[in-house]
Amino acid sequence: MRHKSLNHTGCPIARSLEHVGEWWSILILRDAFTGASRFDDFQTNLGIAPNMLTRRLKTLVESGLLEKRRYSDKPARYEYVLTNKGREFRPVLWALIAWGNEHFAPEGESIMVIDAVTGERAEPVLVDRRTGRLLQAPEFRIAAGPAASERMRRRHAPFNERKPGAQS
Amino acid sequence: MRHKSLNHTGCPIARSLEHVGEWWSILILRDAFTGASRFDDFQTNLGIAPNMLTRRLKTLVESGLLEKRRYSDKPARYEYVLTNKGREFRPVLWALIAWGNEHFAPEGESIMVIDAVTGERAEPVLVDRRTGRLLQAPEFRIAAGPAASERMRRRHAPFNERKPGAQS
DNA sequence: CAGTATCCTGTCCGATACTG
DNA sequence: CAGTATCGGACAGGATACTG
Repeated sequence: MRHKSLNHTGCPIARSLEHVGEWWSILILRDAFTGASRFDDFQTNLGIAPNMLTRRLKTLVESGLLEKRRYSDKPARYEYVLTNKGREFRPVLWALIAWGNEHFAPEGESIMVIDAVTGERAEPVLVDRRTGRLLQAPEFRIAAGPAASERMRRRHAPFNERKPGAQS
Repeated sequence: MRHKSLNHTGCPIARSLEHVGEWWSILILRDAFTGASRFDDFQTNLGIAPNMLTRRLKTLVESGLLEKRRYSDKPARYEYVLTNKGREFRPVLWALIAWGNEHFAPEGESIMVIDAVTGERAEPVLVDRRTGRLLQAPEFRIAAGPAASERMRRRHAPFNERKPGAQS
């Protein structure tokens, strides 16, 4: 959160939010995926105030999601490009698009994921990479992993039955 | 964002963030998925201040992600349960977990998605529901949909070649 | 073009105290 | 148990002016 940053150290969701939790961060990443890389790209695309853009770009660079790269020497100019870590945020973004389109688009879809060759609309769903099975409850659930805290372990039984009504 | 709520009306990501953009919102949803439903559940699990919890629950109910349901009459008691819209947020959450585990878990995974029956670890990936193909660039990309604004349409060609370097 | 420097407002959030 | 009420701090974000 803002100041305290409670020991959410246990949860990968909380930890992810430490890096992309601000509104602009995700929107900046979204733009980076569409090819934006320069300060001005982001600014005119997003309509963000320049000081905020500076701040958000800085935290994204510090988090290792963007890389600040010099692309000109005279004068010194920098661009911000997605790192590997940043690029792998794409599934989250696309899942968010799918969800938003499904539930918050009364007038139809404004942007969507399509096959780059055929142009056919894709319907993003989460599956297990190995088996290809649809990742949904109750077939799958959250469980405490090796590095779980005691508290986490208490909430997500490592592997045994859950209390009824609980759906991970 | 905070006050202005710029006309991000075009983008489903921005629109989604209007509803789950605050830190606590996502964390509350995460807890709701694990079975938390009462005020006290959320409060003790999250360590959130009661007034904030009230506010966040209220906005989540207003957004239609949680439903406030009376479960006792004398005295009046309410619980907060996921709606269908809220439940379908799960893929986003799980994608976020996968990403967080991959990139922000130096000491190993604290929580993870597993097969509820066998206990086997799942590896969440995004695919196209119909074809089962892995949803990644450059095979897939973002495109302007039917309800796209002119601005969106300019940025995401509805369906033709993109400028080189752009990866949706 | 790519930012930096100020100033300001809104509000997220925490802490605490109180109520039926 | 399930909140409401109030206070105060930190900071996200906006607006604007300025610089190499």
